[in-house]
Amino acid sequence: MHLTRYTDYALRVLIFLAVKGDERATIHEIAESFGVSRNHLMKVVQDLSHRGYITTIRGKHGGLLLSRAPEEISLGGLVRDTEHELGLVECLRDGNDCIITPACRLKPIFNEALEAFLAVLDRYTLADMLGPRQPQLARLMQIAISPA
Amino acid sequence: MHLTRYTDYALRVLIFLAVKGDERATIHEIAESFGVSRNHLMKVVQDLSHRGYITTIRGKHGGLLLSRAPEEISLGGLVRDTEHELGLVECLRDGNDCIITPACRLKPIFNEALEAFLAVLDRYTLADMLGPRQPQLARLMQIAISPA
DNA sequence: CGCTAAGCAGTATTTTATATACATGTTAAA
DNA sequence: TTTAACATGTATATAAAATACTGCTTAGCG
Ligand code: SF4
Ligand code: SF4
Repeated sequence: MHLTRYTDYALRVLIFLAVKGDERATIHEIAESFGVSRNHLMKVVQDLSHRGYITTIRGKHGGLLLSRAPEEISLGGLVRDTEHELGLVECLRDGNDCIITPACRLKPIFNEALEAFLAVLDRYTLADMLGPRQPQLARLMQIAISPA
Repeated sequence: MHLTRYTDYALRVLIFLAVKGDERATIHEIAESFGVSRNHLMKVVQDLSHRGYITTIRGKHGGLLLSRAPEEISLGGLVRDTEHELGLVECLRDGNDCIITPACRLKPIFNEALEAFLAVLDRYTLADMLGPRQPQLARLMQIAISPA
């Protein structure tokens, strides 16, 4: 059972932007910092932009900014938004041909478990990712802390 | 976020055996019934056997039997046993090189969510898969109900 | 005793999902 | 009008999972 990197990258972008605060960050910069594919990250960013998590600014000196306060960004919501395929087993996905589907009691149980999983994430926001460790995060991400 | 078919197949095998009750079932028979790979199922079966869920009998007229009562088989335990990779994100798996790992607060949160997920499954057993729908399951699996 | 039907074990291939790369376009500041 | 950024679509590569293949072992039956 894995979350996709796509979802984790979305979280990394949000953490990066939260640490950067008011300053714009570029996709290039974030990709470099984490050592991941710039192109892939660009898709994540577009998704986050379309869903209203971040604001993108084109053109020279463009970049990205959070469009909501970190306290307003729920982890559960983000995972629901970015982890496209939350169907844990075959019968919850397209093209199911498990023969016992009509009588199987597992399906609702897995859904219940998934809800419990997401409910935990719903209790946290992006703000919880920062806290006292924000300076350490900034250092790890090689963000020069702006004198604000 | 997916469970592997491997895990789901393990559940299907256990359900099949539970419905069959005292009668032996062969891997061939189960694979046919679900329309899945006999070879893959064989690996699942061996795993279940090594872990003490089922008893295998070789030779002519051999087959499989549950080695514990359905009430004794916890879904949570089974998923922990068969879903080998429960590391949801990169930093929980081998070969992690996410740079913010030392300061990231997501890791414990994902673990907490995973625990909540499994805790739900821990509340159910194989016996809960049967109940009043057992005859329907038997029909769907094309098990001739033994007059027993 | 030897045939046959079952599970056992290891390896190789195929398929699928995911991630990455590439190519080209658009925007806006300098 | 150049340049640094995001936007979009497609193609390729990688990795995980599922499936297939090959040969072996066990045990009942005649
Ligand atoms: S119906 Fe039951 S056995 Fe079939 S795929 Fe869904 S959960 Fe698995
Ligand atoms: S450390 Fe945080 S960002 Fe990095 S892989 Fe783990 S959860 Fe994701």
